[in-house]
Amino acid sequence: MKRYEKLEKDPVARELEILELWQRTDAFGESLRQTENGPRYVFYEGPPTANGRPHFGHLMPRVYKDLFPRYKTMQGHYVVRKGGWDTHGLPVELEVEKEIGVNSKPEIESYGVERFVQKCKESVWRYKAEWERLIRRMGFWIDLENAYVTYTDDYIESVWWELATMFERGLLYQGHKTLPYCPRCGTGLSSHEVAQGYKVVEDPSVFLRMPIVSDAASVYKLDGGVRTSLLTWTTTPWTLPANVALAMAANEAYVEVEQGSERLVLAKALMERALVGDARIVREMPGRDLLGVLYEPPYRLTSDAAAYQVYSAGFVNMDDGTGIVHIACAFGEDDYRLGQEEGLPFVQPVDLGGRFTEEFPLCAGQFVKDADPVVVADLKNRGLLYRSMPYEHDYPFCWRCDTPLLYYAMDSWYIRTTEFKDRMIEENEGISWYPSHVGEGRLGDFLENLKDWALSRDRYWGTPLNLWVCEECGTVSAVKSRADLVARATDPERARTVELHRPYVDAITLRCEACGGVARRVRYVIDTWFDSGSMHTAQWHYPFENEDRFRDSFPADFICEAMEQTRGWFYTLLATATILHGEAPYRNCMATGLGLDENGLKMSKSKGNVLDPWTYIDRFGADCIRWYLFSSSAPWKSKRIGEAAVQEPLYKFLDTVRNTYDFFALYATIDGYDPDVHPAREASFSILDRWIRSRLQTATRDVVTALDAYDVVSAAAALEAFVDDLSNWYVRLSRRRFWRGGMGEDKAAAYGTLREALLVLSRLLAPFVPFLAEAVYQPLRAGGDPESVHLCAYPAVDEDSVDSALESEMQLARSIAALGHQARNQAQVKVRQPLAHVVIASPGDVALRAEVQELIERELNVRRVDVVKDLGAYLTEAAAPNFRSIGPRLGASGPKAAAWIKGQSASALRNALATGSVTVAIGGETVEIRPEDVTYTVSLSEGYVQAETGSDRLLLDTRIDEDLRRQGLFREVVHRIQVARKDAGFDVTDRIRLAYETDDALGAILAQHEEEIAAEVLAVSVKHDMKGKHEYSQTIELDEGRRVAIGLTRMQDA
RNA sequence: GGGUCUGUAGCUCAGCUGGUUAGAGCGCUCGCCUGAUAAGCGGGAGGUCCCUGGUUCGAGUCCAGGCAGGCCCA
Repeated sequence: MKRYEKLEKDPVARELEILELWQRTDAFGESLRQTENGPRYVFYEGPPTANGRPHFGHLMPRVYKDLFPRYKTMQGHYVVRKGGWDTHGLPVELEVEKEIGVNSKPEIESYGVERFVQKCKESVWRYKAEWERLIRRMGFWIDLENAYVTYTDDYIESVWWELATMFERGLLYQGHKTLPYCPRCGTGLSSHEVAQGYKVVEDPSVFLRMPIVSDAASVYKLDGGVRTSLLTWTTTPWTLPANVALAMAANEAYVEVEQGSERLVLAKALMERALVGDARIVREMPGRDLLGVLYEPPYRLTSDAAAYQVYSAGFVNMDDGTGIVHIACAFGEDDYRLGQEEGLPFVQPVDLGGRFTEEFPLCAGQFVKDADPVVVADLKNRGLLYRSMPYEHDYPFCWRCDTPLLYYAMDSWYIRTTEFKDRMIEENEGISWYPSHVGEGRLGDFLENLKDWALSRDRYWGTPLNLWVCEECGTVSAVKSRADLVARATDPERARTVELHRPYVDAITLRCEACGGVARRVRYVIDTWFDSGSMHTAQWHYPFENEDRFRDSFPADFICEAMEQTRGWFYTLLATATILHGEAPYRNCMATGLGLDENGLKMSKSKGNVLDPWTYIDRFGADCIRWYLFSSSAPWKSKRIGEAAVQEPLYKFLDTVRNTYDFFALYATIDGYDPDVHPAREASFSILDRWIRSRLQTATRDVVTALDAYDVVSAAAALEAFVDDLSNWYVRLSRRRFWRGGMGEDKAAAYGTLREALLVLSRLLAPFVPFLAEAVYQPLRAGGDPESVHLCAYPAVDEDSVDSALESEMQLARSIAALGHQARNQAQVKVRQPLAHVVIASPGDVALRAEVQELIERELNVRRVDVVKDLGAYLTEAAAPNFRSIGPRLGASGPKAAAWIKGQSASALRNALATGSVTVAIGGETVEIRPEDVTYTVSLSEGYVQAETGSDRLLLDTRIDEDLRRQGLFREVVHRIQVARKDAGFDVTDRIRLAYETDDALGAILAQHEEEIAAEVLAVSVKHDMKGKHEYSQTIELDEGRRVAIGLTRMQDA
């Protein structure tokens, strides 16, 4: 005989068992093997860095990254899920710096680059085990054994191939990148680091004169023979020696003002704030008129003809200063770009230590910030200083050593991504984004303002930039593979085995193909984002091997990561693929929101509010967290991670599924139910069976439709609705079918239906909550079924089995039941008390078939249900006099008329007055009754109460006659005995001996129903006195002071 | 400063192309039901739908301008 065990109640224990099952049977591996010949569905793993501990936020994209591959696998697709690890980059270096106690490049050099790099390599695996444990425990099926690792020589070789390809196509070039630079540490800082170190400081703010020396090339002409200067402004006086130009806004209004013996030019909008004392406006002109004006700079460090004149620039604003911006290409990003566009000279009188060089003798050797007062004093002496004052603003400092950062134009290699801007925009339009605004807005906007990609980093731990420069002739060439390196190396043997990292690869020199000289590698490594952005190609070590695998898995059908990857991984994948393969590397891209703490703040290390995922996994289980994330709100919405919220799905949804199964298991075991021995016959399906079978189809349709549109919340909502229907309607109303003895046709139909519903449900749930789905599936599966629910086919809708008429009838029945309970509640009549009659008025054309009406009768415990279009028959309309109208007109006759109106039947009177007034004789008087003299009130017929919602109304007949009263009493007693059984701790199936004693009247009623009572409470014998011993006894108090003493004794097992 | 999202009950969120009295879940409270359930059902309390204008017969919904918060980028 088949036994169905109840499921383990503790979700954590249950999930651990399932994990073991999967491991034992290699379920994941099997799911791949069995789909190997199916159509591909390509997924790319965005690689995490394992040098940090995983936190709750990391789970958010991962649940979707698991859901869709599982779903597609069950639909027969072959979904390769190669894991990946991102391993290079500055964050890793910083961790190691902290560990070994250094914090600058010179210190790293003296520590030894080789030792340092080895430390980095170890560091990236620090939390690998943690990550793997988490991924496995959450039921995320991904191939970690064959994960790609960005630091391997194979991966680097593929990246080299990409870079060399770009180089050969002329897409790599050398330029300057302006970045916040720490002169003490000798390194540029990432924006993330800069953000940590802003402080409010006071700097000198100076306004100074740049005398105009020539108007030959401009529309503007000098006038009056007075000294005329352009007024400019800066908060970094030390950059003035590097001045090479001034920039103005072409379309803004500028004025020339006279003040004392001189004239000054500045923006009209800033006049008030910039000038001191009275000034007379001489003339006004747009900025464009001044373009080409030559001026005398404070320090003339170049003789370049392009220098020291006025240019137009879009970044000039009217917020502060004078609207005339001092340009030093070496010390500002905008400045540098303008310099590139206009061909300005690059004046750089400051060394990498932040000290002035001999190029600027006044301050040579001095740290730039210390030079500020020297420069200001010098300008003052020479009469160039118009005004100087302290200025408070935010300025970045090095977060490590507190040195003020300098914006410094550093040598850098770039990828000419701007050349592919239009292609990328076009490709982006072909990608389906979830949500759409990430693609259209966030990334779209970024692409519109695309800049070239600054690729190189002057660091140690990263993919080395594969460019070698000849020491003799300066020829630059790119190495495109290990073989290429060996072929061109001066020491081929060494090149064959050298690790492709600094410092090892730096030692490899090449023979210059142009001149035969010695070529050395540039010192840079590349931006780590290029590593991960290359995974579409490098994960397969393409083009050196796996050509077929690469072709089969490009582009991806689906990727998903956190929102902040938009300009990170989402962009770098798009950029590299568009350049190299001419196509976007993914078709559907989902961005997830942030994990917030209970106060709605972003989780971050610095705030100390990061949540360890294990705190919830170990209490509520993986499925609970998964379902919480799927069902609570759209993927891209930020989620507050609070205990109550995360826990909710456990009892609300998952336990409902478990209990529905447990219900089945309880009775199926009692009855020895076996689907093979007790097949369900379609002809025996009850209305409930047919209904839930139809719901199974519509739920499947809803889930599949939603998932195909990547709409996870709707899919989850459809499943929740189905589980509610199954548990709280199908099972609830079907309970009596399972209680009956034996195994009749109807019972077999009920078992068959419930079993099938649970099996289909387990498959529907499998991608969402893989553990619970498996737990439900395992005990139910038949001999020929797959070993795991995850090896089953995902349900497909069978439209022919949908009975929408029945579904909407049942919908109505459920709302009628709700109304009925409401009416009973209002009338204070318990459901246990049978009532005679309920009337429903529904404007819809839904006619309830007899079987559905029966369900309602049972649910509401009424003898008869009537569905009518019009409730008229149950309403009493009464006519009432309207004294406002009668009083003034009839005076003393009023009361008589009123009495007469009250005496009339409302409908007769309404008919009589339909065409106008009537004249009647009342006690010898003739009185005119007008329509407005009568008001009509509608009231329910005696004994009825009403409940309504929206368009439906329900009337409940609350009159209880003697027969109903007896029925109610009997049911009450049965109920009390059942409660007593439970209190006594008896098992559901225990047979008992029942004894009771009560007054004569009640005794007579009970005697009448004795057989029913015995059947209901599983009594094999009934005694009418309390003599003898009872295992459990109690006195029941009923209404009106009636009492029944009962005694229960269990029968020994036969 | 630019882009973008969000603002609805104590909390978490629904409210489709504008259409009666703004909903659900959790929590609170009163009652019911219970031979599966940590469940279910019903009643109640709880809302200036962030603010201000505008369009419209009608605005939580559309438009404009603010305010607040978040994120990405400067």
